[in-house]
Amino acid sequence: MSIRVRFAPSPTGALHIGGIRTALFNYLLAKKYGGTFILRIEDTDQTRYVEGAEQYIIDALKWCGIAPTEGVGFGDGQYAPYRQSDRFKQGVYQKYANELINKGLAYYAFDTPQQLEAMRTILQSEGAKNQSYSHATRMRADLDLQNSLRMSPDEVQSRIATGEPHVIRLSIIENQIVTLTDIIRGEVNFNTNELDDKVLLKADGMPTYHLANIVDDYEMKISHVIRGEEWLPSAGHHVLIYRAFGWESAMPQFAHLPLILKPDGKGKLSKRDGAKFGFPVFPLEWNDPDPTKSFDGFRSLGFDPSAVVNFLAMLGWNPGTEQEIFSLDELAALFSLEKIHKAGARFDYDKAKWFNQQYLHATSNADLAAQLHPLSIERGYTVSEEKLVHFVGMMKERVMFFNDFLEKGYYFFEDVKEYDAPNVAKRWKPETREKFNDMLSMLQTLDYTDPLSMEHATKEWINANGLKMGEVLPILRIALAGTMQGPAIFDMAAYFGEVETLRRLNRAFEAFDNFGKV
RNA sequence: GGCCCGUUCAUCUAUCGGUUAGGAUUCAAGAUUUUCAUUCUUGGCAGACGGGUUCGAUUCCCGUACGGGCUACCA
Repeated sequence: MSIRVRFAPSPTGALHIGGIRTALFNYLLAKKYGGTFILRIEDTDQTRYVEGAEQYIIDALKWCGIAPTEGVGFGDGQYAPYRQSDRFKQGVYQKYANELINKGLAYYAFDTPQQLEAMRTILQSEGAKNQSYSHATRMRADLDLQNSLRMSPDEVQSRIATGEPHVIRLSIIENQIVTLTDIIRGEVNFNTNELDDKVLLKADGMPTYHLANIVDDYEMKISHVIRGEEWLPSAGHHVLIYRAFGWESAMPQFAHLPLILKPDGKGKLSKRDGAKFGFPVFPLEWNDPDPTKSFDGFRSLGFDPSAVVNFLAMLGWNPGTEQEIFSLDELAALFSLEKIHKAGARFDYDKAKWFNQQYLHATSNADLAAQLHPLSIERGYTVSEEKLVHFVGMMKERVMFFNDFLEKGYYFFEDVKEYDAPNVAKRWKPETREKFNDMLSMLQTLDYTDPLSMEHATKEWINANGLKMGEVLPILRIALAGTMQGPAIFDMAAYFGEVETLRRLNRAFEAFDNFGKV
């Protein structure tokens, strides 16, 4: 049997990383077995449609390197269209809903929202276990539900003919056990008495998730449904819908993924948690006309997409070895649904950062320099790629994100903006000032292609002049970089060369002299 | 409330009845770097609880507790 999977998000806003992980697991299964991975857009709720969300989903999957083999934005395959609103226009869902009506497995319901509310109020006052539209309630005369089961065929026809708003509900049979075998969780049982008569077709004619999802999975010959655990409670309904259509033998296998939880474990990760906890929960940035609705993504923060994917893959799955760093190909080769964890996994931003650092360190200096070059030009720096390789070599171990290179290392390309005054003040004394002038002339005698010999010579000079390392070296560092942090002093000097190094020292010493005079 | 799912260090996890319960992240200490970071070494930290089954349970079963999800004409 060929593997056919789908990722079926709803374009209601930016896709967060939980969605990305679901897509990733689908991708990995398809990739492992040479199967098909479809992107299907489930835009059946017109009230929640968000402009740009579909494109965001497409861009996010591309950025992560887990592009589907076909689907919206990725080319039409055998079973296109892959957007449910387009399929709706073809009459796909109406046809199947009517089929169930004709089989007597679904019925029309004309109840208004107010009438449904009244029903719930009554049931609540009775102390009923649940207040749902179901086998137990749909026929009750005292509830006066407006469904076709309680009407003559003529009345039903006339109500429909006059355009009275109505839905189609699945008629669920009484007191049966429905069993679903989930790849991750094993057997899950539901008693149909607990299941409500789900709406299949809404009053606006659009299908609900339950109908559209199953119809499409069937028509697209999906072999495995890999989705979030939030769908497990309605999986019983889904089995019943397959059964109603007579498709049970073609029913896909299910794998309900554990949820990604908030860092504090209280609830599933949500879109607002990024702002709340101070870390990204989206792959890509989102620029909203309303700036308060805009946010950063892993991409805009400088994460390597491979690191993000690696991190997400390890949230709820691992191959059982002690290896943690995997390429996408390795993940695909090792992946199996059976090894997915049952329990939800908390989002751990520290671990995400660690993964990113691992990827950054593993990227060659030449590659990093090549990526940095256009950005440095953008900033107005005139620096060759060759020079950037040298720069990257010094800074690589000191940055967490790609974006940090030019942020933390800006002083390699322009003058120091601000000197670390407190640390200068501790060491910049009238009695040493003269010595520093001597040092300047000593520094003109050094070989700037050889940092090690420069260091030796300078240290020798320090000793010969009766100074301490701690009095001199930090001054040099701050003069070159402005800060106490950064690469080795003589590596920086070698990068700058003699002329620029001395220029910086002179400029800095002058500034240091003026520190107290403000 | 009802239904469904879950529960190994603070966090992500390994263990498919017999282990000094392993690794990673975070944290702490030390070494290196007279900066910072990297790297290395060391340390601390776990089977929710109560019953069974068994020669033997983290592992299997039941219960309790706790956590999560669902409970819409949203997905």
